[in-house]
Parts: sequence; structure tokens; C-alpha cells
Amino acid sequence: MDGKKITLKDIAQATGLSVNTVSRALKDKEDIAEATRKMIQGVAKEMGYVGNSLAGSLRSGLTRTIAVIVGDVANPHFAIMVKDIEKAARKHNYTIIVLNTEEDNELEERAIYTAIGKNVDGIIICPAQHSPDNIRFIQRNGVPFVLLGRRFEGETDFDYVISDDFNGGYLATRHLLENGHEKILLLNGPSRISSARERLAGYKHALKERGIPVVSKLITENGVLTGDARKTVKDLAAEDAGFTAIFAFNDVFAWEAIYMLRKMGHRVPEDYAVIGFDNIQSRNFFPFSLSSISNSKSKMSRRALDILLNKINNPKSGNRYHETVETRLILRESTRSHA
Amino acid sequence: MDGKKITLKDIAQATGLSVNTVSRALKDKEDIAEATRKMIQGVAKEMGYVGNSLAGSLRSGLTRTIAVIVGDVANPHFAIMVKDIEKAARKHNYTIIVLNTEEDNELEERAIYTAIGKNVDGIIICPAQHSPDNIRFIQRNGVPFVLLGRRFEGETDFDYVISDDFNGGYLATRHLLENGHEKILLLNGPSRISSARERLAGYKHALKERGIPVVSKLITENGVLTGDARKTVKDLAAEDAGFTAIFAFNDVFAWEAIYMLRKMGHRVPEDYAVIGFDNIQSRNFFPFSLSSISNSKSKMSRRALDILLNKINNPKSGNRYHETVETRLILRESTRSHA
DNA sequence: TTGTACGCGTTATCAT
DNA sequence: ATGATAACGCGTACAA
Repeated sequence: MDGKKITLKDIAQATGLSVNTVSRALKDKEDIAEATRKMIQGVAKEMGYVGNSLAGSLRSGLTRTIAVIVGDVANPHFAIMVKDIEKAARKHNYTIIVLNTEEDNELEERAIYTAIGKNVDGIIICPAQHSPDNIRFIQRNGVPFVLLGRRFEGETDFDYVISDDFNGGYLATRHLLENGHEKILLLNGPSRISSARERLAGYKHALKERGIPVVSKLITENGVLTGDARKTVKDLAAEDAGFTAIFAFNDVFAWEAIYMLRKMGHRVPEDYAVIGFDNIQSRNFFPFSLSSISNSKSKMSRRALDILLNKINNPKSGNRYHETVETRLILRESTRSHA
Repeated sequence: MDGKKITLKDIAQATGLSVNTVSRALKDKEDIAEATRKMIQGVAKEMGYVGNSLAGSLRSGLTRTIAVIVGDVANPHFAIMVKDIEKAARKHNYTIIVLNTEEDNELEERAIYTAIGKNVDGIIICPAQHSPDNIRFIQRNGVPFVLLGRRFEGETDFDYVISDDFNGGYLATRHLLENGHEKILLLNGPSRISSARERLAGYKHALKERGIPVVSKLITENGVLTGDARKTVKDLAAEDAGFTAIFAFNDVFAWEAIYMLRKMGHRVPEDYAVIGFDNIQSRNFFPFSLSSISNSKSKMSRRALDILLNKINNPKSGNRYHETVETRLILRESTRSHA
């Protein structure tokens, strides 16, 4: 029952034909006797032949595999996008390999190295952004790639699909301002990350538009995988820093913030309004209702894949793809106003 | 800037040495002049050589890649396990490809076919369980595999790592009973799935132990990816089926149940107690505090990988691995009692 | 209609 | 210490 892998050679031996007659029969080529073909296909099926795409890939240089490199698949934001990418890729007969960088530069480098070594046809990467060098390395190797969700402002020849983070930051902040909050804690991500910088810019813009001063103490940077956000909220709330609302870099931070505030005996939204980013709840029916900025993860994922496939199929087109997907304000209870 | 892939041949030409000297120098073999090695490694680095593991794989028959096949990576339960597996695999220099079955038989078959075609060294799969045939197909191809989280009772030669679902079902139900609930809605998964059947058995056992009748109307099956759970809760709560507590197949169902109940104007835990399964909140700090059954996802993931690596490295050992990881009751507010 | 020969990039073996 | 050759499994071009 328990067998070894069947090769064309095995089938050739079994049928007394040559390897490549078998090969062509299985690929439904024309120049083969109908009877022979049926016979070979029957034997192949019976023997459980699966084929070895490796061998073909070595020849063609194509693997029909793409690498998806993200910070952490366990983060729902990435999990959703990875799922979307896998689904779209499957439609085009592509398979994905998933690599986590843990937002670390060396792990990112290693992930890229692995991907290239496995001869993936393309790479979709949410860069950790410690520097553009890792991405340049992809480029140097001639492997098509698309950045997902983050970009390098200085590198105009890196293609990307991002969401409109500036606008998202602006919308979230303006919403809180309109509800009467003037001291807004920005629970931001690390400033090396473009989306964090752009959300911050949106935040500042909203404040300036209303003539509200930007308080640097209320602008905090938090590691994405470290639990920093909880500590920040805890410390600032404990010392009574005066804020009445929180704009979080992502929904995970927002959840942590609310978790911590409640643990400290505060109420949301009564004592503190909280808004997140990513709108994870568009897919999950959580018992808790968190206002958030929607960034169309499906659209981003599918678009990134389309662009990548385009680049794979038209290697020399030289088209530049710098795409920004809209962001929208989604109001739920965590920022409900109390007139 | 934008280059082609560098091969050993390129380096050989650049250095005037033979392909195979270059190969050995890069692999730090002994029988090579120290100076030559340094030189070659220098040139390789400068040219950005990455190597083509495909070619090596063709020779060795090993890809250092394993396939992880799950229902849906966007489900946090799977997302967490995929992350854990990737991390553990990385330590052993393995890469993972991720395939979603969407709990569908044909997609599962296709996923397995793809995995085998790509010559993965092994497969970790959470089977959709429409039948054992797909798994038998893996076996027939001689590819090592481990079932994760589900098993086929009749197939003793399928290795698996599962959680103690019977006990989990028992613990959850007993807890609700101890809090005075006698009509407990079981928001279960599809009965083809072993974990659903085993949790049901635990549920029944707890009821019988207390002499509480099993009401078949309160035992419901719900598709894992379909939103059935919401509808079930809505319908049964609307017709006033008399239950006062819910034991959900997983945390996702539990969230949906609470979402729906609240939407209908009910309170949790005051009107309905709800307990889930998977204890997603061991990793995420959600604002909502859901009682759940913990099933040690890390332990399961890591163990599944260890077993798989064992099977890969000792192909003929013939060891059988049937492992059950403990489940524990985690109490939070969604089942808080009101004495 | 079918078979033979060669190449993809790498590595193991054997020769120099 | 280094080079030549064969082999992995398949596909393509060409020969029979």
C-alpha cells in the first residue's frame, strides 16, 4: 500500500513504451494513438502517478510558486490577506509559500534568500523596512515582486499596493475630534514603517486643521509583536496623561488598549473612545464592536497578485505600479458619542 | 541593476574554475585550497549568487519543504498553528507551503495533489474528512504525513496529533451544568469531523452523569465556513427554544453567537452563558472575555512537526504516533455565574 | 506514431 | 587540489 513515487520511467517500463511517449500521452498531445493514450493514462492513474513538477521547473525556470512574506501570519490582518492571496493564486494554478519575518531584518533577509533559492516566480512582501537593501536584493536577482501595505518613498522603482494611510489617519482623528476629543493618544507602530508614518501625518493634519496643538507625549511608537501597546496604555493612563481617546495603529493594538483600560477600571467608550485600523470585524463577528478604518484587504491582496502575475508574464514591460486603495471610516460602539 | 539569476556556471566562468570546484567551495567542503575557497566565496557574494535548490532537490529527492493543508488560514485557530509550524520548521531549515481546502473534498484532493507534485518532504494536514481517500492517496505516494487536530477512527495507520476533544466537551458542559444551566445549546461543527463528534460525546457524557436528558433539538451541526452558526442561534433564540447556555464548537462560533444574541437584545452572560473552544484569547488580548477550552495549539503544532520530521528522517521506522494533547477549562466572563 | 538525444543546475563519484 | 562525467525527472526538438 505504502509506495514510492512513480516516475515516467516506471510507467514506461510497465507499458513497454518509451519515457517520452508516456510523457506526451499524459499531456494529451495530438501525435499519439488514441488507444495508446487511453492505455497509458489508465496505467498512470492506476499506479497513482503524480508527476514531479520540480523536474519541469528546472527546465522551464518556472515553478508556479510565489512567496508571500509577512511579519506574522497569526496577525489577523496578515492571515486574511494570505488567505485571499492563496485563493486568488490557486485560480491561476499558483501555489504560495509563506514566510514570517517577525518584523526582523535578518529573518526578512533569510526569507527572501529562501524564496529566491526555491526559484519562486514572484514575491509579495510586506517589508519590515529596516532598510531597502533586502528589497534591492530581490531586484538584483531579477525576481518580480510587489510590496504589500508598505512602501519606500525614496525607491520609485519598487512596485506597491498600499492603502490610503494618510487619509485613514486623518479620518480616524477627525472623527474623534468631532466627538469632542482634543487629547488623542496615538498608539502608533514603529516609525520606520511607512504606513505608521503616513497615519501619523494624517493624524497631525486633522489636528492642525482644527487648530488643536500636537502633543508629542501623546504620539507613541510601539513594536508590532512585542506587547508595547499594552504597556504604553497602562503607563499613560496610570499617570493620567490627560487623553480621552485613542487612535490605534491597528485593531490588535486597539483590542489591547481596551483590554488594558477595562482592566484598570475604565470604561470604553464612556471614559475613553478607541478607534483601530484594519477593520478586522468586516470578516469576524466579534462580540465587541470596535470602530476602525477599513482598508479593503481583499482588494489589496487581489490587486497585488494581479500586478505580480502581470510582471511575471510581461517581464520586460517595465510598467510601474504604485497603487493606493481607499480607506473608509467604519463607526461602531467603541467611539459612540454621548451627547 | 535588474539582473538574471547567477548560476554556478557563471561563477565558474568568472573565476576560470570548474563548476564543481565552485560548488564544493561554496559548500565548505574540505578538499579545497583555502585561498581558492575564499576567492570563490567572495566572487559569489559579489555576484549575488543564491543557488538553485530546485536542481539540488532533483538530485537528492528532498526539497526541505513541507505542505501545511488547513481549512482556512484566516481562521485564527489555523493561523496560529500555521505560524507555529512555520517558526518550528524554519529552525530546521524547512519552508512551508500553505494550502486551504475550504473544508471541501475536491479542493483538498487538489491541495494534496499539488503538494505531492511539488515533491514536498512531508505533509501536515487538518483533513476535511469527507472520506479517508484523500489521505490514503498521500500514503500511496509514500509521502510522510501527520494529521493535525482531526483523526479517522477506522484508520490506525494514519498518524495524528489531536487535542482531547472528548474531555474538552465534557469540561465545558460540566462547567455550564455546575452553573445551573440544564438546557445547553450545542453549536457544533459538522459531524463528519472527528473533533466535532468527540466534543459531542463529551457533552452527552456530562449530561448523563448528572441525569439531565439529552435534547436532540439542542444539538446542532454548523458549517465551519458558512455562517450557519449565526443563523442557528438566531432561529433557536427567536423561537424561544428554552436554552440558557451555549457550548460552541470553536471561539469563532462563540463570538458569532454572542454577537447575534446581543443584536437580538439579550445579554451575555446574564441571559445566556457562552463557552467556546480553542482559547484564541491566550494570544490575543480581546476586549471581550470569553470562557473557552484551551487546546495547546503550540504544543500540537510543534509536536506534529517533530513527528513529521521523525518520519522524514527515519522512513522505515514504522512507528505509530497517535497523540492526544490535554485540554483545559479556561474561565472568563462569558460564563460568569450570578449567585 | 513512437523513440533518441540533449539540457535545465546541482552534486557525488571518480580521475587527474 | 581540481576537473570531468554522470545522474536526478521531465520536456522539446528532431530523427526514425
